[in-house]
Amino acid sequence: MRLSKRGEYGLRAMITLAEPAPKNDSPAMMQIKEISQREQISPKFLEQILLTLKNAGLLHSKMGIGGGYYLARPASEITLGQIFRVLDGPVAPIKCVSQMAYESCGCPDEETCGLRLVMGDVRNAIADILDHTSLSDVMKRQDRARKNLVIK
Amino acid sequence: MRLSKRGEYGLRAMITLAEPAPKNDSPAMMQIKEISQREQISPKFLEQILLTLKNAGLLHSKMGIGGGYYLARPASEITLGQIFRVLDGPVAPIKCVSQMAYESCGCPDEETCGLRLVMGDVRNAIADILDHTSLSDVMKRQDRARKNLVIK
DNA sequence: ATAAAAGTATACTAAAACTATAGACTTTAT
DNA sequence: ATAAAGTCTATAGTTTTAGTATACTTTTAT
Repeated sequence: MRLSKRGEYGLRAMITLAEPAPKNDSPAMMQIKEISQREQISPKFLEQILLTLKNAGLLHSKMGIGGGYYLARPASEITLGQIFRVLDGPVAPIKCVSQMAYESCGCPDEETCGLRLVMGDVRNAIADILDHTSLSDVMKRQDRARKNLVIK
Repeated sequence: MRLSKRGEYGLRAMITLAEPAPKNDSPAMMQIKEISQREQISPKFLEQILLTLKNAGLLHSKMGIGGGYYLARPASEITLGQIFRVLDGPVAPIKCVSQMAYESCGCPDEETCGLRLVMGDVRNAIADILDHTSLSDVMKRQDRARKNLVIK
């Protein structure tokens, strides 16, 4: 059940972009180079990923000197599920339970196929988390985790 | 988050083997050929998969005429999680949240990494389902689904 | 106007993983 | 002895992944 590097890097980049700029509170505009250094990602590979995310409408960009990428919508309106699906495709472990990209898996009777019933649960469990976690939820969890560390 | 063919076929085969033989109620001993025909799987590929499952201790086999494979333990004591891990490896979407095969994912601080926190939830959700669903649970769900169809 | 910064777009490649096939060997019931 | 079954290992073909390379285009500071 592995997340691809493409998916991992894309999620990391989006989370990085959701972190407010140090001075003002608006979401940061950042350059590929900056993100790639911070997250240790090959800049050219990251470029592709950000472009894909841009074409999917999750990022906007500004060209030229002083340009960069920034979130297309507020962090609270972008979910990890949206990002994941753009980069790694459907969430479902098996095609016959996919909402996005259903395809028969060839079992004699889908309605009573035990594997399908269980994998449907798995799909729903994953989608529940990913579709109900926005980038701003991730920010909140990070903050909470940081505070816990301080208290300890 | 795709299940590999190897994993899919292995799970299907185990579910098939958990179905009680038509006459008596003990778990069936079945031959590769029989399973491969019923589930439409290349017999040679299935052979490898069953062998892997056997070496992992989930199946036993009998060689020679009248031989075949059968479950190593009662269906209630074999979970889908066990089968999955043998064939497809760890359940975790990202190495740094794996219980089986932990490895650092290289983020500066794992304790406060937002991606890691969320993916930990995903891992737990998947593992919860797979580790708490035994082959006999699958049988029960199939039966229930069949009854529902009849009622309709 | 122009040069430099930055994004856009495709094509390509090396390596790994996945799916499947082949063939020689071992065991067992009859 | 032999045929039916599983065992084991190698390998071939395909697909996916991760990353590079290259050649644009757009924007903006000067």
